Amino acid sequence: MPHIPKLDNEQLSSKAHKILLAMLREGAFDQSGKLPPEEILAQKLGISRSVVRDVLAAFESEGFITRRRGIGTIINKHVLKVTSRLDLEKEFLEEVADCGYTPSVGFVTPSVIKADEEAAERLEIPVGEELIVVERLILANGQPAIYCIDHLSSSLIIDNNYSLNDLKPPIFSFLEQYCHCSVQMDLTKIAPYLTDDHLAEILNISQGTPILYLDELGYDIHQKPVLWSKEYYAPGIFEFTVLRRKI
Amino acid sequence: MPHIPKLDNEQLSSKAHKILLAMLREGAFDQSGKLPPEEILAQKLGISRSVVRDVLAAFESEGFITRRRGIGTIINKHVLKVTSRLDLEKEFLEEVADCGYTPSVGFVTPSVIKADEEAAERLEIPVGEELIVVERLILANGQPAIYCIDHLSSSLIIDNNYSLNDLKPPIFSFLEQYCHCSVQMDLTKIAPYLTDDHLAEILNISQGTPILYLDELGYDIHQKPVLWSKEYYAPGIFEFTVLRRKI
DNA sequence: AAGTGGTCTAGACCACTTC
DNA sequence: AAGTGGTCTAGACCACTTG
Repeated sequence: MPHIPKLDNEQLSSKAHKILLAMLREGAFDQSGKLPPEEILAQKLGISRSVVRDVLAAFESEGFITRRRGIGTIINKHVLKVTSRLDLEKEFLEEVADCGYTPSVGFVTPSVIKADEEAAERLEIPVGEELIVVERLILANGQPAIYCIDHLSSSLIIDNNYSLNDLKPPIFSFLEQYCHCSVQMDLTKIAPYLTDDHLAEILNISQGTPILYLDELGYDIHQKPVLWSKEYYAPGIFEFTVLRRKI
Repeated sequence: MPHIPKLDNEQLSSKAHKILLAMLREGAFDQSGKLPPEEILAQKLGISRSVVRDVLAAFESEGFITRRRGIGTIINKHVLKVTSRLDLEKEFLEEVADCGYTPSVGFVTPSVIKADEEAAERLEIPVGEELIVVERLILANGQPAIYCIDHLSSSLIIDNNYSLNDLKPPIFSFLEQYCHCSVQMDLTKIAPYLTDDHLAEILNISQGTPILYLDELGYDIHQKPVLWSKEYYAPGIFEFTVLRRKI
């Protein structure tokens, strides 16, 4: 069994989480394919079994391990290996980088419009309300990868002291800084899409190519939809993997 | 606050889970949008706070609630509302039914072939090994909805006492009964697909229609890939929603 | 029979949010 | 200050898997 370091006193569970996750990723337990028993982990880490179980519960909910009574804590090596999971939120630039490309931004075009019926319905605001719309092109190794259109209601803005430049970083920063709200969860609808003229030009692909379209609605802690994004992904750059589990 | 029943002695946490989930689904807490405090839930249900917390942790990992220190346990009503989530495994017939259609089976065509390079690589078996392949068409309200091609290695079969008829029910049943293994988790790759001649005929749609293609690899508890499925979804029948969270 | 994770209790104290 | 969920302990017993 590999060496497991003892922890000092500072957020025991968080430290245990980091240490064990790092060890999982490094393949420290590859030989057995299992984590040591909870009792042993508790001893080695110098914490109680409950804390160990909390940490393992977190890993399990992320799909990294499976626990079975009488068997042990099995490491889901195939899940650990996946770099890009659709069921986990990631910022575009991070996503591009994690997939092995150099990320950059092609263009960012903010504008202000009135909400049409669709936008009003999705964002639960009145038709005609002022919307901030940001069109954005993300590049991977200099090639167009993601074309994204963010929509957020102007009424969310608490601090009006912003410029259009503040819309250039990831939209989540803007939401936090000027709207004092954050997207804690989002529901994304996936659909296939036949590339049209406009998109073909933006993504530099042939018209008629089938691509993935994601319709993403982000909610804050109060269950209010605060960000609606339409995203078009150029083909051949990402793999879209989802971990599916029985509940 | 709504009435919360007290439990007798029989799998306390499991009963608490069922009761609270039913109440969540019925909208018993819609007025506040929150669950009562953990301490109160523990009292009302007649169980300790730890058990309550275990149940809430399960709900949280399914995305149904969000817990915030100092605020409370927020109910994610938009998540509870979603009938079909791609990040949760469901059998085809159940999926069709949950989306409001009457499910039926168009055809089931089992066959035995030798593994080609792709199948061998995905299922981690030698090229040329015997494979059971089942082609299946699922109907929704009598219309073609899902065309699925299951692949599993013959070497998994422990009990050879089966007939082709045993391949007609969901393939998971066959795996459990004759291979003594079950898919505990799967990784699914999503891609857009341009309907070709063959698929157009099967799904009764126009050639050139963009549809969703899912490449699903199911693993057993030993991390062995046991089931590889290719699935083609007719357009306009399902919505593919994924809950995305930060971890 | 031995070893594993699962359930459960009773309590203490901490960190964050709201008033 | 009061109320919320988060962390943590120390222990008991149960249910399942394996030899």
